[in-house]
Amino acid sequence: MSSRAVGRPSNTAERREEIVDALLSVMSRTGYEQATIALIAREAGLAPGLLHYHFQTKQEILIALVERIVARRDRRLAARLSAAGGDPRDQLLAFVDAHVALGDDADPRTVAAWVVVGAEAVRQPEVRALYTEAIASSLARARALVAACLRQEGRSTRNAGRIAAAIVSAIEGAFLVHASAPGTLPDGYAAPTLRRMVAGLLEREVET
Amino acid sequence: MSSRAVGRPSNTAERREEIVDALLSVMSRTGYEQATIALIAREAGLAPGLLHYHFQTKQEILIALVERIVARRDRRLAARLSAAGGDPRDQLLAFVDAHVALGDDADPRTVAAWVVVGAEAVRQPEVRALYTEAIASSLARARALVAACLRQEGRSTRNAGRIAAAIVSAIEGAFLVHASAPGTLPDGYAAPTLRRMVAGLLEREVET
Amino acid sequence: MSSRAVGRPSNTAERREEIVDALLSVMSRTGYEQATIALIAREAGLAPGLLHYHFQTKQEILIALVERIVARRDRRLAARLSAAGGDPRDQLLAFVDAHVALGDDADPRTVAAWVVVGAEAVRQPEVRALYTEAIASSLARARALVAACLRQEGRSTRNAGRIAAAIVSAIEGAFLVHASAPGTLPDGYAAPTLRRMVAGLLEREVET
Amino acid sequence: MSSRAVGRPSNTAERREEIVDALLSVMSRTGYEQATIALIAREAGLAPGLLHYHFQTKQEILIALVERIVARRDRRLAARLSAAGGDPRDQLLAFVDAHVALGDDADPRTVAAWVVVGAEAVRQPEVRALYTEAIASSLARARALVAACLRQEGRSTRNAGRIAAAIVSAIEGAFLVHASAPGTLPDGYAAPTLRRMVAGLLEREVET
DNA sequence: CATGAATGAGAATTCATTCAT
DNA sequence: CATGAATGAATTCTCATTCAT
Repeated sequence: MSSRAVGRPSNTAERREEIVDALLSVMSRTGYEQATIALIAREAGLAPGLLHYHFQTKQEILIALVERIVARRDRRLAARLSAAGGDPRDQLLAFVDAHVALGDDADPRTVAAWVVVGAEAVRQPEVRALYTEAIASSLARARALVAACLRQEGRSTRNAGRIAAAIVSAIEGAFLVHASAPGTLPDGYAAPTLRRMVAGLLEREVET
Repeated sequence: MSSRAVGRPSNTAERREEIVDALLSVMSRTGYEQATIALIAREAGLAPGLLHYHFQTKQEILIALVERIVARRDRRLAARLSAAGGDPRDQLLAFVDAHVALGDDADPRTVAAWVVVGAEAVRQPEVRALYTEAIASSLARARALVAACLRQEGRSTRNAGRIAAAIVSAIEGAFLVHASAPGTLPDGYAAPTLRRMVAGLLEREVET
Repeated sequence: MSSRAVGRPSNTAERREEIVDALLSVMSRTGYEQATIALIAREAGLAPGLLHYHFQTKQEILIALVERIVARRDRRLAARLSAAGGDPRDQLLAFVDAHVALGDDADPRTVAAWVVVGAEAVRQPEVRALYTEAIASSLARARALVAACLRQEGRSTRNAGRIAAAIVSAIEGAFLVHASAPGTLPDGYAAPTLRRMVAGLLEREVET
Repeated sequence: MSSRAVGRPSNTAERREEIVDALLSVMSRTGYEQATIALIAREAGLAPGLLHYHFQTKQEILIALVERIVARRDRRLAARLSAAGGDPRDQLLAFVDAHVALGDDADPRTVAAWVVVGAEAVRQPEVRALYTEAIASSLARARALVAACLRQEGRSTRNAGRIAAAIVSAIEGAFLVHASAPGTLPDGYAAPTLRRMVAGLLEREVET
């Protein structure tokens, strides 16, 4: 494909990955603004100028990072869902597990970075668009799974959206608290409790 | 007592409030870093230098803001709890309502600012300390209320901590999603759904 | 003299002294630039605004301080000279003693402040004028005393100026080293050694 | 060895020298505080931001300047001592000459800057450490040379320290007066008079 | 592709001075 | 006289971005 006669084979793809990964690391410690090009470059073991060869702007690196986090989450989710079998309830629990796998490939750096991304979404429209899309996607997926559960039990799906919102809120909230108020959540809290929460939300109507 | 030397009366208290309020406004739009002293001053209608007369550093304004948000939350919570009567279940629902009163005195500015504070907690130890304390306080309070509910029903309080964690996570997560992915959560989602979530979490044990 | 009918008796004189003294203290710790009006005011126990009631500018306080240091030095010198009796050699030694009385009213603060004044003289013409006048006065006085010694011994006064310059240089240099490189000069160095230096300088011609 | 990635060759060493030299020039006119980054940059013909690329802080430039002045003084001293031959008295006179060579490579800028450094030593611990080390080094060297002279004459070296202190004080004091009260010292004062002073200090004991 | 110097537009912060009370 | 808030210019330092090599 490349018209390059001989020359050096392009290493742009890997370089971009390295740079995005360096931003992830630095950002999880310093936030986005304080993640300077110089710091990111040092973290990646590259010269500062090189970052602007591979990315036009610093924001572009952030965008790439957000896309990568989302893509990995989607990939992980797909894997778990396909492994969970056909039962709707199991599928929903797989959804939860895929998100709260804090010790899996979603390392602490990513959790902290994700929280920082959330704050950047407050002010950067481009980031907000991606973030919103990611949340909306999660919500839609959760809603479908919740609806399937309800249908299976012959119940109305009227509340599926709200229940999905509760689930996604709790997941995102757990990330936030984990990163911003470390040590406050009980150990091993996430998976079992969220699972129970899901179960509870699916119980028969409660007078509210 | 020192009747000599009256001089100019101090207005520091009000000025500080004005400045903190200006930070709240600006920060909810621009994040913390982009909330420059110049912008905050303009928002407050003050000269930039004056901000550093009333606060040593910009971070000090942020600290004051966090303290104010927390204090107001505590005050609102106390009011609702005392109005809720003695039934444990009602108390717990009052706890939820006090937090998700997004349209009440917890305006959208505050919600967005709180999310930004969470991200700053990732990197600023002083902010993290306050944020962590606030979350820990909420968790402790929720745990006590959950435990009371469980005891009333003659059940074990073993899971009170985890249930409280789910409740607080969902509340904080709702704030986050509300501010960072606006429009994704169903309208009027918060109160009724979280109430249902609470009810669900308190249901009899589910195999997890 | 005052046309003031009753009112408060003016305390300007004392206030000015207090302010000048506060500058002395602060400056000996922080240098001139870092001796802010706020710091000086705090040191004096006064409100910042009051300093500009008693002095037009900050530099004016510095000028007053320099004048005070010089005046006190002159007063001390006069006292010692008149106490020294009529012998020229004794007079010259009294001159040295009056300057190096580091433990007397020339406290460490004053020594450090004097060094700072010297550096300010490099850039502030007004200060330089005063500083130069003070040094020139010392040199002239020293020269006269040296000349008297030489004449008494029936020797030429041709070198009186150079000898005086050596004496004054050594005195000022001792201040400088004392303040800027504390601990390097031998204890109790000043008086006896400078006395010996004077004696040496007055010895019969040495081939140089 | 890493033959790959040549890139732009570093010119940091020369740039740093230029910047240090610019500080020397500006500081000798304006003092340290008024030697702003902008002024230094203009003097060096560089963009202000570049100074902070090559030095972390303004103080770091000052430190580099002090080190350079001291290093040059040491080099000049070594050269003169080795040229002076083995006679102790000649060595001591070479010591004096090396310091007071005000017209040689120790230009007026350096003399004024050195006085300003002395004042900064009053308040900046890092500067004080370097300044003190420089003075202590001079004192130690002078003491050794004085002691050699005394021993040669079969006399006690008991007063070597004090005599050295007088010599160093007079030298530093001459710099101070030269820069801060220009025109007061007799022309051509330094070398011959200090030489005579040394001679005088080495004379046989005088009752003090 | 890669390096690292260079730029310049802000950023927070400081501070002498003014002035309303 | 005294107080302390207010101003605004100046200062150091930061940092994304550009570009010569």
